[in-house]
Amino acid sequence: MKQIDPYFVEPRELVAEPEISDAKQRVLETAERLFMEKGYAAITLRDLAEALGIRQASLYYHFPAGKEQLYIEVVTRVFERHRAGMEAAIKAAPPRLRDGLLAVAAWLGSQPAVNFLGMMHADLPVLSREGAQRVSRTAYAAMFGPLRKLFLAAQARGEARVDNPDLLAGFFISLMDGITFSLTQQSHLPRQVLVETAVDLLLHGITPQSQ
Amino acid sequence: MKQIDPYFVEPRELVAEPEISDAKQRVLETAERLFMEKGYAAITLRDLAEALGIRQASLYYHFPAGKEQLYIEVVTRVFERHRAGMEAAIKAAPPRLRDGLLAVAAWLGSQPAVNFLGMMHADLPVLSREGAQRVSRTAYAAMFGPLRKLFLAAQARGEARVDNPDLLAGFFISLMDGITFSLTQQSHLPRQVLVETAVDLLLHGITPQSQ
DNA sequence: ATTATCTATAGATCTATAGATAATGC
DNA sequence: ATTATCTATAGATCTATAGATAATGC
Repeated sequence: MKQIDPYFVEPRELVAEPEISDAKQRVLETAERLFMEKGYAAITLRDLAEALGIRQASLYYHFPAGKEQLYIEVVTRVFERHRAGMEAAIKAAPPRLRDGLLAVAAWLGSQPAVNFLGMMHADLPVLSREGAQRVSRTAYAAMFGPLRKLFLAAQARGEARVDNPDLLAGFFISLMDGITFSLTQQSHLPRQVLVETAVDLLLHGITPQSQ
Repeated sequence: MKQIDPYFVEPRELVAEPEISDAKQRVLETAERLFMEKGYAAITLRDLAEALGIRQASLYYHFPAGKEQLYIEVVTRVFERHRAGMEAAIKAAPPRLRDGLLAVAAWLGSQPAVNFLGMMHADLPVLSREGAQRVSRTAYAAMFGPLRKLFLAAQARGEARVDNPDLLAGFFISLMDGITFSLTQQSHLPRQVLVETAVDLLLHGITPQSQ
C-alpha cells in the first residue's frame, strides 16, 4: 500500500525509548520551560544549570553532544506529547468540528505554552542543517497531522469547506499562538473566552448575515 | 477632552527626528533585517558588523549605549513605518472591511517580514524592563491601532459584529504571522492566495451554510 | 560497575571602552 | 571641528573537555 499521509512517522522512532532516568527527565523538563519561554539562543547552559541547582558541566553527562542535542530532545518530546494529546482530545470529543477544535484548544491550554510560530521562526535557523530539518519534520507531523485529519473528517460530514487542510491547520495554530501570546501580556479575558471567540471566528467569520 | 484611544502616541515622540545620517541609516537597515530574521539574542554585534563590512567596535559610534539601544531603535522604526503604512493602505482602500484587510495584508507583504508574535514573545524578556515596556507600547500602538479603527468603522457600517476590536486585531495579526511563516517554509501557494484565504476565513468562516 | 554530580580550565566569543586615524566641512 | 571608521584590548561569559568524587547496585 502506498504511503499517503505525509506526516506519517515511523513507529520505530516512537518505540525505541532509551530509558530516560529521573535526573535526565528533570533536566528535560526544566530545559523545556526555559527554551519555550525565551528561545534557544537566549538560554545558556549556565541558565539551565542554575535553574536546576547543578553545575553547567554536569549537563554533559546527560547530553554529551551538548546544547543542540538537548534542545532537539526537548522539542521532540514537546511535539510528540502534543501529537498524542491532540489526537486523544479529538478522539474523546463529540464528532463535530467545533467540539474537536475546542478539545484541541483545551489540550493546548492544559500544557505549558508553546509559541509554535515564534519557535520555528527564530530557533530553527540557529540549529545545524540536520537538527533544523529533524525538528521541522517532527513539529509538522505533530501539529499539522491531527488537525489535518480533523478538518478532513469535518468536510466528509459536510460541516466545512476544506480546500487546503494544511492551510487551515496553520491558521488554527496561528490563532492559538496569538491567544497564548495575548495571555502573557496584560490579560483581560479568560482563556476560555479567547478560545471560543477564535473557534467561532474560524467557523462563522464576523460578517453578520453569515451568522 | 478626555483621552480615549489607548494606543495614542504623543506626536512629539514622532516629530523630534534626530537627523539620522546615511551611515547610521545603513546600520539600522541591516540590523533590522538580521534581528527580524533571527531575533535579538541570536544576532551578535559581530554578525551585524560583518554584514555591514565594518568592525564590531565601530557600531558604538552610532549607538553608544550598545546593543539594546540599537535593537530598540530598530523595532521603533519598524513599527512606526508599519503604523504609517497600514493607515495609508486603509485610507487608500475602498471603505469596505474586506478591502481594508486586503490592503493591510498587501502592505505587510510589501515589507520585510515581521514575526510579530515571535518577536514579542522571545525578544521582550531579554531586554531591560524599560526597554521591553517601550517596545511593547510602540508595537501595540502601531499594529493594533490601525486595525482597531478599521474594525470599528466596519461595525459602524454594519459590516461586522465586533465585540472586541483588539482581540480581532490580534487574530488578524496572528493569521498574517502564520502566512509569513508558511512562506518561509517550503512554499506551495503564492502569498496572495494565502492572504485571500485568511481574510475570507475571518469574514465568513468555513461553515458551508454561512457562505 | 554505574550513575550523577563536582572542580578546574581551555578556548572561543561577546559586549564595551580607549584612543588613533583619515576624510570632509567650516 | 565633525564624522566615521579603525586597532587593541579588558573583562565577562559560553560551550565543551578532562578527570575527580561520592553514592548506590551487583
